[in-house]
Amino acid sequence: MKKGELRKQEIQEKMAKHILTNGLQSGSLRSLAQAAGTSDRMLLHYYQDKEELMTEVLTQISDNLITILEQARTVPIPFNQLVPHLYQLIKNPVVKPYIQLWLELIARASKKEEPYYSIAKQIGNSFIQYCSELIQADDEEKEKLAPLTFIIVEGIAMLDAIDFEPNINKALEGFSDFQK
Amino acid sequence: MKKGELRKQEIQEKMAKHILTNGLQSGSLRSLAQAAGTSDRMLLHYYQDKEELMTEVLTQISDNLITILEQARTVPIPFNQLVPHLYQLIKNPVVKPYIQLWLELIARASKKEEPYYSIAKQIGNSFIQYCSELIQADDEEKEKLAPLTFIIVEGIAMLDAIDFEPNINKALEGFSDFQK
DNA sequence: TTAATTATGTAGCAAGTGCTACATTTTTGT
DNA sequence: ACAAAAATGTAGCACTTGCTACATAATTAA
Repeated sequence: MKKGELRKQEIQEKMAKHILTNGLQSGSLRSLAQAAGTSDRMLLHYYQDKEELMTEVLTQISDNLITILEQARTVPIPFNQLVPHLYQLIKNPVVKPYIQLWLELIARASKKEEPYYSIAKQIGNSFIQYCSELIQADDEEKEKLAPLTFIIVEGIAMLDAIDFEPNINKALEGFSDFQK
Repeated sequence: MKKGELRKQEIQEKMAKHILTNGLQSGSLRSLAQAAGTSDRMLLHYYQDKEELMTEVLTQISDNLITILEQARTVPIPFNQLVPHLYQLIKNPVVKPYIQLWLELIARASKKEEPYYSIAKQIGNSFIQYCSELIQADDEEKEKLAPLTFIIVEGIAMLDAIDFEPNINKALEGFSDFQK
């Protein structure tokens, strides 16, 4: 039970990296196996089926993202500064692959496809929680501003996906105009 | 050239309906053919390949959406009223399938996958244009508020995909607080 | 009417999918 | 050292994918 668990962890990390780089679409057992230096046969030895595999891999990816976000944490800042700050964050090359994967996850989750739907909900909650911790405001306000932050950042991520940066910048101008 | 063109149009409409209901994932030639009451063989008779087919079908779907939006048009209203109005619109059962498809489109577009990337850009521009026409403001402000509206509505659509309505409503409260 | 064009059917290929059966080697606990 | 358990290899199945070859029937243009 020693060597096996370790090997599984190794393999899982490589699969997570591969999914993060190449997306859910290239997540067939065979290509995952190749990326992890093993065979599809072995993957189904470590995991009961593909759904279990994806659940564990995506959970790990999600945990990795949380770690990254924790490291990039600042002291709580006002809402109007938080949005541009998070925009910078999701443009960061380290974070960007996660956002791209998030878009894929949402697309599948919107059809209630498992395990994607459950995982997406979990990640969504984590991110709202994260926003909440970063906002400088009282609790009642946080409860409104955290989801609002999440919404705006997600919307920005979508525009970014189709290379609409000029529009994003215009929108951010409009956003800060509004704070007056 | 008479009967053929007509039949193609018929088939294309049925395919559009099918894609709208079942998403891009269920867009194999065989399932599209079945939905259209023909064979994959015939689809490749009318279209050079799958990419051409998808381009035409998605363009048609996009045109249909524009028509629906035009019919739901109001007189220009202020920005802070427009967002809730558009939220109601995307919850409309007629519109919702389009939004769901849009999420799928964005996921593929974010990888620059064709023809999805090009079509997504085109639809994105249409929607920003549509927002712009609905905002009651001067031109300079419109240029900022239209993309901002688009961002917020898209963000809301994503939360909606994972059934986060309570969070959406909280966010909208926060949003209207801000207008003061 | 005849010749050319267009429409449609039937079969199949090569590649990819998740997964399984059956075997053998390797590791582990005793 | 030995038996139980875990790891790994090799083949394959049944299915889906986009697409093609080869044929025949229907329509259109002359």
